[in-house]
Amino acid sequence: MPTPPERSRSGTRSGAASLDPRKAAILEAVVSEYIGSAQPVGSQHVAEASGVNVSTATIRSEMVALEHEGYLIQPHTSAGRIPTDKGYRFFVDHLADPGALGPPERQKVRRFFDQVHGEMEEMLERASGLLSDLTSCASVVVGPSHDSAAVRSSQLVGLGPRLGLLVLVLADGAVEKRTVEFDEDVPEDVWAGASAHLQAAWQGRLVVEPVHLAGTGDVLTDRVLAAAMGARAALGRDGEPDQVFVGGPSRLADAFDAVETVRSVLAILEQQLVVVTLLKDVLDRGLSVAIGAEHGFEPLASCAVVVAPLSVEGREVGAVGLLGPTRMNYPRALAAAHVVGERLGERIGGTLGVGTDRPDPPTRRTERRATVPGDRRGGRRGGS
Amino acid sequence: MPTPPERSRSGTRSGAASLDPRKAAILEAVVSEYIGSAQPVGSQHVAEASGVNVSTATIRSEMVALEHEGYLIQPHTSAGRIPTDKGYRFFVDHLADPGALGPPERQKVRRFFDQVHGEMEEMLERASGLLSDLTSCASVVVGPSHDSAAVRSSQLVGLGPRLGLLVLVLADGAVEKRTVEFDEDVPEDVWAGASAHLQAAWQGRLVVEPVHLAGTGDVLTDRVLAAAMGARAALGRDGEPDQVFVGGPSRLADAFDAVETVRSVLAILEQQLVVVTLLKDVLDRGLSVAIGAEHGFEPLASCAVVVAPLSVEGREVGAVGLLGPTRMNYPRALAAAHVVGERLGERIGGTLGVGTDRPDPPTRRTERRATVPGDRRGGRRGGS
DNA sequence: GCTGGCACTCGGTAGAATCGAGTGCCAGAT
DNA sequence: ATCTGGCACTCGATTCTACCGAGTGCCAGC
Repeated sequence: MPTPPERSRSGTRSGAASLDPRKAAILEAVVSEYIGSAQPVGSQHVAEASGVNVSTATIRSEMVALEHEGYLIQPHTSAGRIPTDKGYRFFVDHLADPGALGPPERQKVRRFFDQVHGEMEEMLERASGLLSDLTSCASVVVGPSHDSAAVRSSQLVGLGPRLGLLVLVLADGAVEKRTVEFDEDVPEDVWAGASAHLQAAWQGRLVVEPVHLAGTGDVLTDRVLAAAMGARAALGRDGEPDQVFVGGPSRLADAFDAVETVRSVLAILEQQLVVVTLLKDVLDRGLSVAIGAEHGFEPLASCAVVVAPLSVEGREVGAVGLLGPTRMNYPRALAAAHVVGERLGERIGGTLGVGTDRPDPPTRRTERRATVPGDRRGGRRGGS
Repeated sequence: MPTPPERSRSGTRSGAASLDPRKAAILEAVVSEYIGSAQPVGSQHVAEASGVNVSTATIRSEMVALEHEGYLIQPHTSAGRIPTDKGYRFFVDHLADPGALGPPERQKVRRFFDQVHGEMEEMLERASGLLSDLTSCASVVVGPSHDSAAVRSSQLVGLGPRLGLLVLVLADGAVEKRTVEFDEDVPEDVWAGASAHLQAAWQGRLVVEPVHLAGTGDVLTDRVLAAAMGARAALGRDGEPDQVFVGGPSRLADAFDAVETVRSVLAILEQQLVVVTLLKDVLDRGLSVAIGAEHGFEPLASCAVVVAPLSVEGREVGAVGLLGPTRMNYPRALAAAHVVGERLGERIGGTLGVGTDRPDPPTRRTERRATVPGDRRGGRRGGS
C-alpha cells in the first residue's frame, strides 16, 4: 500500500539551511511580527517579541547578518526589516508547531463535516468556502478528475424530437452530460434502444476509453449511437480538466493594498486551468508551501500558495490550496489546508465506499497509474 | 417585501423629468465625459464635447441649474461636475442610440454563438465570460430554474454496496443528482428494480412534485425507494435556487480605486443568492438599469446594474446582468446585455426544441410576479 | 561577546506657499 | 431677454520645507 508521501514543507534537506538558534529566534520573531502587522519590524519589537534576552544592539547586529544571508531586507535605510521569500521559507520549514488550529476553528471544521452530506460538487464548493473562512485567504479546491473513474451507467435521454442528452454516471458519483443534436426526428423508443445498447457496451469502462459498438441492425439507432459517440469524444476534450472551486476571492482585496495587485491576482484565479496547474506543480515538487518566486509563476510573485493533497486510499485525487500574500499566516494556513484536505479525502473515500469495486480498467490506463512516480512530470496525480 | 416605491424615474419620461434640449445636451456631455475620464467635468470640456455652441459662462449657468435640479453635483466648490444617480438615469433613459455594439464586439458575439454548443451549463458560464469581456464589467448569468422542468428520466445507480446515486434528467437538459446512503448492502438488481419503479412514477412530473410510490412488495426495494424520495426532498431544499455564473470579477478591481469598495462588492458577488435576488428584483420592477441607490441595496450604492431577461417563448427563464461602477459605459453595457440575453434565450429555446412539452407550470412561485408582465421593456426606450 | 550610548538616516507628517482648473457673478453686447 | 467676456475668488492638488522619531550602524567600555 502506497502511503502518502512524507511531504516536507520544503524540498530542501534540513541540515544545510540551519541557523544559529538565536538568529533563528530573531528571524522567527521578525516573520511573525510582520505577518501580524504588515509593518517593517525593528530591533525594539524583536527584543520584546522574541524570547531572546539580549539588547537591541545585539539584535541589530544579528539582523545585519540575517540580511547578508538573505533572510531579511530593509525596505529603505533606517527602517525595520521585512522577511524575504527565503526568510519566510525558513520560518515555514522550522515551524515549531506545525498544525495548531484554535478550538473555534476546530469547531468550525467539525461542524462542517458533520453537516455536509451527499453531493460531491456541493461538498467541494462548500469546503472552499470553509477554507477561506478559516484562513481569510482565497482558497482553491480541486476535486477528483473523472477520467479515471469507470462508467457505472450510460444513458441517452430524449429531450426533444431531435435532441437527446447523453448522461454518464461515473463510479465516483460524478455525472457527465452532453447534448446530442440530430437532424431527423428520433422516436422515443429509438432513444431507449440506443440507450440500452450504450449501457451494455460502456458499463464499467472509462469515459475516455474507446468503445466499440457493434451495429444494431437498425440504421437510425446506429446513427444515434454514432452521434452519441461523437458527443462522448467532445466530453473528453473540452471544459475544465477537473472540478475546481475557488472560494473567497474577496479576501484578496484586503490582503493587498495595491489595487492593481488585487486585479491581477483575481484575474489569475479566474483562469482555472492555470490555478490547477499551479497547485499540481507545487504538489509534484513535494512541497506544501510555495512562497513568492518559488512557484515560478511571475504574476503571483507577491503571493504564497499553501497546498495539501486530497488523497483517497493513498492516491492523490485532488488538492486543496490557499492563496494569499507572502506574509500570510502560514501556521494557520498549513493547519487548515492539512486538516480540511485530510478530512475531505476521508469523506470522499468514505462516501464512495472503500469497498467500491473499482473495475480494474483494462490496458494501459492501469499501467500508467501503477507505474510509480519518479519520472512523473507535467501531470497531476503525483506523489507516490 | 419592498414594494417598488416610485417607479417614477424608471421609464416615465413623463413631462416632469424632461429637460430643455440644451440642458439635456450639456448633461449628456457631462455624463459621457465623466464615464470616459472618471474626472469631474468642467464647463470648458463640456463646451468642447457637447454640440451646443455657447460660451463656457452659459454652460456654467446651465450647470448650476442642473445641479439645483439634482442631476449634477460638485464634489467640492470650484471643481467640475459629476453626475448624480438622477443624472445617469436621465442619460440612460434618453440614450439616443440604444443598441450600438461596435463591429468588433458584434463579431465576438457572433463567433461565440457559432462556436458554443451542446452543454447548457457550459454555455451559460462561457456567456458570462463573454459579457465581461465585452463590457469590462463583472457579469452575472442566471440560468433557467429547474423546478419548472419536467423529469424526463429518473434513475438510481449503485455506486457502492451501500451507496447509490439518484439521477434526474430534466426536460431542459439539466441533471440533478444526489447520493443516497444506506446502512445495509443493496444488491445491484435492487437498484435496478427501484430505478425502474422510480422512472415509471416520476416520468413527466416536476422535480418538486410529490410522487406517490406504491409498494413494490419487496421490502428492500421499498426501503431504497423511500431513501431516494428523501434525497429528492433534499434536492428541492438546498443549493442555489438557480444556476448562477459570475464572470470577470477581476474587472471590478480596476473599476473602483478604493480597495475597500472592491472588497465589499466582491464579497457580495460571492453570495449568489443575493445577486440573483437583486437581478430578479430589478427585472420585476420593469427596469433594465438600476443605478446607485435605485436597487435599494445599500452595499452596492456605488454600483450600477444592467440586466436583460433571458426569455424563451416569451417566458422569462433567467437573466443576464452586468455590474459596474455607476459611471460604467451604459450604452455598451445595455447593448451587450441585450444582445447576449436575446441570443442566449433563442439558443436555449432552440436547443430545447420549441416543441418540448413543457408541463404548464402552475408551480412556479409566481406571487411575486402577480401582475402580468405586460409591457416589460427596459428603462431605456427608443428615441422619437 | 554583549551593551549602552551616540550620531546619523530617511520616510512620514505637518504646515506654508503656490498653482491652476473651475466657479459665481456682473456689466455690457446682441 | 439672453448670451458673453471678464474678473475675483475657491479650494484641491502639488511642491517645498521643517521636523519628528523609529530605526540604524558603529564603537568604546564592561
